[in-house]
Amino acid sequence: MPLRVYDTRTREKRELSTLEDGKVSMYVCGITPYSPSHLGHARCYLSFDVVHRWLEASGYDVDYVQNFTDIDDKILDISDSEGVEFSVVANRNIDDYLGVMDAMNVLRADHYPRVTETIPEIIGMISDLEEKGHAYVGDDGVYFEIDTAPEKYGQLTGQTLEMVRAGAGGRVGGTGSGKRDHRDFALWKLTKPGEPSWESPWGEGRPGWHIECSAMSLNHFGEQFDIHGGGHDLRFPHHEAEIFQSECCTGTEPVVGFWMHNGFVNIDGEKMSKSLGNFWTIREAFESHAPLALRYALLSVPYRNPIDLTPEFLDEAAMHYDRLLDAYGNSLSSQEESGIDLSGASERFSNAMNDDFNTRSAMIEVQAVVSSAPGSDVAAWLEKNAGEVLGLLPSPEEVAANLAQVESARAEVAERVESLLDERESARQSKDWARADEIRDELTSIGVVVEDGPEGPTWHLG
RNA sequence: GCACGGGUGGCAGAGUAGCUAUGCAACGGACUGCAGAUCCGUGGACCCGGGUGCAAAUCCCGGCCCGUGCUCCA
Repeated sequence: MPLRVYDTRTREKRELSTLEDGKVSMYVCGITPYSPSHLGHARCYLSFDVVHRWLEASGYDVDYVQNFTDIDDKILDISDSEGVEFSVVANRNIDDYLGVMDAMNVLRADHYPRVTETIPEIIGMISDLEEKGHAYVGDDGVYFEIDTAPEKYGQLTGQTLEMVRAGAGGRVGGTGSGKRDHRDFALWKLTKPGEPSWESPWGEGRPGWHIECSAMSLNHFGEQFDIHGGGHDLRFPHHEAEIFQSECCTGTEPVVGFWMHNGFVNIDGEKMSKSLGNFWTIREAFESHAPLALRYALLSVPYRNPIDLTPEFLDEAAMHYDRLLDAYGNSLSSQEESGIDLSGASERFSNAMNDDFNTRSAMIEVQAVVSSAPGSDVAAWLEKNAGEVLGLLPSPEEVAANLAQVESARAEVAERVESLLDERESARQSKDWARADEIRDELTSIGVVVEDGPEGPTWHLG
């Protein structure tokens, strides 16, 4: 089954075709580092991490670019209030982002361009747009003029010029004072004294929000590239603005082969937002959930669907994750093959991933293998599919270290447990159930779970 | 208001025309002094109304409801 990818622009799943055989150029809109990363970021970059991993597992050479919008109004607000340079705020939050992504096994992109390091390219692109008559200078900045390319409107959202002209339900306001039309958008903002700014042909200023991605992708990939990803909310205006900028600048279309957008994160059925008080940063989530258990939860819904993170949903994911780790650990320490035919599971796993990266269906296959008998072949299967493709496994070294840690904790209490168990067995022999249960309660209180079986009792640390 | 996406068992969540989804929970059985774990098994769903088809959860039309977007947003 060939790999099919859903494209927001054409609203269909299509077989992936790339500009160059065997290679994929992929650009994903990165964060604006004005605050620590939240669960919405986790969902987005986890989704595209799986895209990245599956493309590579399928034999593609992937060139993955993700930007940092390291200059922006909110960053300036925060740096002002703290009395520090804007770069201090940006760097702090970029470090936080990379740290939490590493913890969740997100592979690094190949390049992380920053707006502040792309200024010459941005200015060059705006100059080209101005020369070609697509941009004009207003009194507070340079704007893209929508009416110079009306046919490009609504490619990702289906909205028409007239609809937005009508005024977005009366909620259009606060547009730049220099705009000719409220649908036009800023390419370059002239800055106020005291703000960070760069020299340009139009005066001291800084880039508008949309132009950076066009400049970076043009700079890195050229006039066209294969996949452009980002959150569902970025379709409009951000990604439609990119289409205007890139295609009007180069005259080549389409700039992007496949537009991919991930669905949003809800908390207990409500949109996650600071105002609702249900806003979780990733680090806050780590306090109650292991990073890879959180990864398990976030990948257990296909990337385009909204995901509702309820406590029950997260707990269920954590349980499955623990089972996966147990099964992997048992299989790793197994010297023999299970003898199970894993080819059906492999095929279904691949088919699921090839169907627009359906991680949900793929993980069902993982769950089936997890509940089968352990063996070295199972370990290899899990390592490849749950590990390399889905990124759900710690390294074999970490797993071995964890097993060793559990083993030593077990050894510490083993002598006492064994003697208590002996005592309990003799109580059970004489049908002194009260005494037997008393001993079991005592063991429970020191964290030992006793399980009676046909071969006598076994125990493990709860 | 307009656009896009969605409405599937107690819960989560796949599935785009015919064949058990799956997991958790529940229930029954085996095993057990009890509990737990394990194994076997069972029931239960396709928002509403029309249409097309031999056949519709799936395609078409209409309606209702929910989510998101509509110039800060992953």
